[in-house]
Amino acid sequence: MHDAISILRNLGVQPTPQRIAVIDCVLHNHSHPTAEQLLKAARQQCPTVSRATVYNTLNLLVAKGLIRTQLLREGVVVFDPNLERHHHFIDEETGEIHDIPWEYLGVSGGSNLKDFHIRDYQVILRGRKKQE
Amino acid sequence: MHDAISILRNLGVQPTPQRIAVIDCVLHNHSHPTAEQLLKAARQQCPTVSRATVYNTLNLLVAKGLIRTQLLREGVVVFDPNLERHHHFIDEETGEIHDIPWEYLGVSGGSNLKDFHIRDYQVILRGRKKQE
DNA sequence: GTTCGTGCAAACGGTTTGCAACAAT
DNA sequence: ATTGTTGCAAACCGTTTGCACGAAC
Repeated sequence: MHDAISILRNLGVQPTPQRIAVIDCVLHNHSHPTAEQLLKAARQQCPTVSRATVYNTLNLLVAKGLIRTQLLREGVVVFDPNLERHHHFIDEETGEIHDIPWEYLGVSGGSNLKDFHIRDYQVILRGRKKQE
Repeated sequence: MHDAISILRNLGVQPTPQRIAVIDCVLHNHSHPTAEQLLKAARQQCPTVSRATVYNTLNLLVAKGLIRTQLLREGVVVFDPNLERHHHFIDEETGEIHDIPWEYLGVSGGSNLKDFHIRDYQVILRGRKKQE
């Protein structure tokens, strides 16, 4: 049910090697990759993938709600296979983006926003990741 | 000290009509405009402004810390003259972006993020603005 | 043989850069 | 004369679209 072939069948499109490669890459990549990075990764698995197919497949997955795009880098769309609510930390030196579990942070004060109907929210943190 | 001419003198560049128009427009615009919107607005005041001058002037202001860019819309840079810490609400129907005062929201749980040195953060809310 | 999917290349929109003309000193 | 600034056009980058070829049914 979770493998690329089943996913593609469920979407009603043919499980071609190109699409399987794109799906394998994006579903297991939690580093918030760009389309270009996913093209490069997918070509390791299936060298004949074209840019158009990468974009088509990613946009299909987004439209069907299997992945999300996130506003985390200027001028590029980054893709996120993590559908659970979570926050993000952006390392200002490396540009790396880390998921922060939802329970780690609490946001209060929504009652101050009577004029707004809030459907969703997230915290975006910036700074440096400490070396461990 | 706050007028466009003084600002440009302080930046060490000549206060040309084109730059004055761009600065007037961006400093008084709290609707998170794009460069294209600012070009249009600046041309009302100085019809001979070119796109290049808009981008040059905006980038100069960003480099000097007089305005900021924000990651709030896909594929476009939006500019924000509000240098105080604040949060943002994005109306998912209209695309309008509203500033939320810093004190309206509280974020707790930073102690859960021992691996990160947090320099800044903000909450991004999404939903619909209620008609008043 | 009709449909679906592909890779390629061209087009597109936002941004940056190169450059020749021009204004300021 | 030298320097700084301009508008225009071309280049650029990420993304989308058009299209003819090829594979699947």
